Amino acid sequence: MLEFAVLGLLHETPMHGYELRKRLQEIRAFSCGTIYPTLRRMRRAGLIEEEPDEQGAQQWSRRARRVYRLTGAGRDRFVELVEDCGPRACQDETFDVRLAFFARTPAPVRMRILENRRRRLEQRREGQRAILARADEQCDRYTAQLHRLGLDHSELEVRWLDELIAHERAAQQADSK
Amino acid sequence: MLEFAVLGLLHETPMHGYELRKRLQEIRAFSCGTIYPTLRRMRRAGLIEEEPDEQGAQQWSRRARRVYRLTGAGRDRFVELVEDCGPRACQDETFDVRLAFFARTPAPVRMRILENRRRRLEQRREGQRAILARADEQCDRYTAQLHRLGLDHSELEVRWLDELIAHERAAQQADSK
DNA sequence: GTGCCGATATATCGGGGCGATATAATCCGA
DNA sequence: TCGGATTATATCGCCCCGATATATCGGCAC
Repeated sequence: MLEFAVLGLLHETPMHGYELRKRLQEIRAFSCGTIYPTLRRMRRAGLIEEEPDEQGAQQWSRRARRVYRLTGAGRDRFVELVEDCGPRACQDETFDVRLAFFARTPAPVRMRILENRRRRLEQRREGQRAILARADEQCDRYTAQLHRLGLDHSELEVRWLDELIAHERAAQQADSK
Repeated sequence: MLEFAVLGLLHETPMHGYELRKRLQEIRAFSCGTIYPTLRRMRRAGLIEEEPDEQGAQQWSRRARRVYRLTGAGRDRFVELVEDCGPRACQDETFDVRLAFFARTPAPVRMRILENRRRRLEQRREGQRAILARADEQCDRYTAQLHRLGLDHSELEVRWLDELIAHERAAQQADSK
């Protein structure tokens, strides 16, 4: 999913590794031990190209920086990934990155991702309710409290999703008129 | 931290890999691609020993199972780890495993872990508040909502921690009388 | 002026953990 | 009696993290 995030950021404008890292941290705190290898992998896969910093000819070329830009294949790959609304798109680790690029995701895909996410969370919530019901008898206080926290987290996110979905539906209806 | 969880479970009673897996899933969903290699590593490190299932001589020895039990070194290691209340003990990935064995954690260590966890969460919360303040102007709706969800999660957990800490303090005072 | 700190910038390494998959044996119901 | 679920162990490639190494530059203090 780091690949998706890089694709999305470079889709806006080319930039070098360090700037990429800073922008990525607004989305999720990827470590640099992840970013640079991924950048290389993507370069080898032909999704991005790199070139020495052109405007670095000016006084502030601190060090040899490389500017990364999307290739045509990279652009295609982003479009392909942004339209995926399968099970992967609503996993915990993926969902937040997907949401960060929702503005460039087609509305029907947005809707399906939100609904799939909701379904998944609902299942988890039911599982946690079942566990909690048993936990109050079987487990020690701490474990029971831990389960309660998990359930509260799930319920919070379901409510949050419902708000988003409602807003999304309203926007769809406004569009279709 | 899987190591810690395994140590904690085997501290109660010896058991074989599959039972270990089931018990672990009540704590956190470790994958089997993690568990068996860890078990081997721990065996090589002398923390656990394995032997063919003794009572498997009965009719239901489905397959060659190995029963794992703690060695003396393993017992020592658990005691050592259970008393750690440094920064590692209050990280996201670690904290829930630590809490699962709180009943066998000394009360002063419990208290420090809870307080360190609270401090860490408070910092995150402040960071998220700052981001959210900027996000409402700069980001699109979706990103801003994502940040709000993150903040809500943090605030939920801080409140939850405060409850636990208050309960812990009350228990301590009751003990010291 | 110089000497150090912090930010900029790129890169590697070891290791933990995940998900998929392989492989078997045994149990149970159709 | 056949097949699917459960019990049971193991391996593979991959993603990602955190620590660490290595430079360069700007700016501040002394």
